Amino acid sequence: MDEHRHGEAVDFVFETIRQGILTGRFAPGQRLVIRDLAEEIGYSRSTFREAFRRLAAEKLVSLVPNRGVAVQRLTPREMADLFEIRELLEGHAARRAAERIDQGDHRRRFLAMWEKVRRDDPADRAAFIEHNQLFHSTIVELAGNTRLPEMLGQLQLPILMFQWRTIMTRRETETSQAEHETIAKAILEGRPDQAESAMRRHVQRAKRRTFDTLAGSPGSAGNDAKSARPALSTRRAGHRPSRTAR
Amino acid sequence: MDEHRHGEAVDFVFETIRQGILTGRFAPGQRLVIRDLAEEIGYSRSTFREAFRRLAAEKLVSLVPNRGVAVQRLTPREMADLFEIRELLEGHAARRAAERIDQGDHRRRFLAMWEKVRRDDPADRAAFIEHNQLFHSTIVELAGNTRLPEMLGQLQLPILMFQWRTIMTRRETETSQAEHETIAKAILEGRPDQAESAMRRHVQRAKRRTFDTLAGSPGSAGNDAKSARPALSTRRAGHRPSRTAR
DNA sequence: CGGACGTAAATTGTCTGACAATTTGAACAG
DNA sequence: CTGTTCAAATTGTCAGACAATTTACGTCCG
Repeated sequence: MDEHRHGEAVDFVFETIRQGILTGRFAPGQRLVIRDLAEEIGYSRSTFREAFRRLAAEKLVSLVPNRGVAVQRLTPREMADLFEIRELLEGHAARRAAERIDQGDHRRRFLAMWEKVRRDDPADRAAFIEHNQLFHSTIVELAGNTRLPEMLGQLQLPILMFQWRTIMTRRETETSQAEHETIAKAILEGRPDQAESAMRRHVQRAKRRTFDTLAGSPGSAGNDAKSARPALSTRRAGHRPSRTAR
Repeated sequence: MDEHRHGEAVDFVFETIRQGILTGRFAPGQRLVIRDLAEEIGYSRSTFREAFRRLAAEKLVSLVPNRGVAVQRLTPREMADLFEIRELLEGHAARRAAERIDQGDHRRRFLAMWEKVRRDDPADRAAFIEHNQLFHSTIVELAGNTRLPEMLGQLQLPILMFQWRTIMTRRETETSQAEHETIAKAILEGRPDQAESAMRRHVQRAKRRTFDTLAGSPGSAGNDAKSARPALSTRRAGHRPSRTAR
């Protein structure tokens, strides 16, 4: 199952760790010990070091010299900054998508996506997450800028890192759905200004919701002064506990 | 002189290669053979591989499995996309800087920068480049978003990769200087809308100038169809020529 | 002469094991 | 308790080995 072509080991490890972070298997702040991971997953330390260099460049982990690697942990301030940029970029994407809706097969593609997404059961969590992803990525693609998808990818992932535990209430998914409808309408009608401002409001609301959830949860809120530092502690005992349970 | 603390080798190599790319020692499309560079600069292949992983993540080089590393080469389309994002981000930065000019020591810092930059001799090339950098980075810092400086850093560098050969005429530096004045004024007067639109026009002009220069130069323009592919050729002869002349 | 083909060389990608530098944990002393 | 000392764990770097893969080049055939 772990058979890969020559030259793809680093990519496989990169993707494995990345998934581990996004799914919550590795928690923010958790230290990642290379030798143990190499042993567990089955690639050499060199391979892991290369993968970690890339993960660090994409801000998914922090890599401090002589202290190793830990899953990146964001302060509320940094989260707010990420949302600010995301609002800007996605707002722009919505504007461009509206401007270009009648080029090529854009309208067809957008409608195909929208048909899948529009009538969702607000109770079906998994479908909502997947469709939400599809909705946003389609708009970003239709904006026609080659770099926008990658940039937003790098912005959204650390945010999801916090949100994977966020439980949206039914009322919130309904609100979100309604906002999607406003955005979709503006794009299909080719109204850039409306599309941009609707998208910006949508992202602002997501930001507020995230911070509200964060403030209400016990583990993550209120820790600005002290707990921002000790990201690289959490040492294991002497011999060899299971650490992260496979 | 190449003495570094334990744990900084990769960073040193990263910075060395990066400088080599930005100063033009390594040309876009040029292949970088790890074994030779390791021998020449004096670190092991493992160290170089890690450095290249990071360089690839920051889009300064391309890293194709089993074909190695080459300095990143941008199509005109990709350049335009970069300028589009830069316009958006820097425009936003100017807006935020204007909004926040009366917070903390912002006005003092901005004026300190502006005093250095305002009365420049349009003929002094080196001073212009340095001051231009200072002008833009100061505004981005005053915007107060922690991620904005890094993101713009990653956007500007590949652009400079093309511009290092761009020679600005005296008339162009004067125009640029005048635009800086408009932006500075809007920021100091705390007018976000004016600051943003002035900055956007400034970036648009830089984009146009870059493309004009590109179209006029023999080496880089007009090559969309064929020369976009053979980025990884340029093989050296059998034994060992100097390759890139130290 | 030109192109398909095959072989040899060069290069890449990965792994292993070694070692020094550095940090960390814990025992110890005051 | 607080600071010091020491041993263990971990990191960072390196050299060398090897298979996989690409690339260069010479050969053969039309």
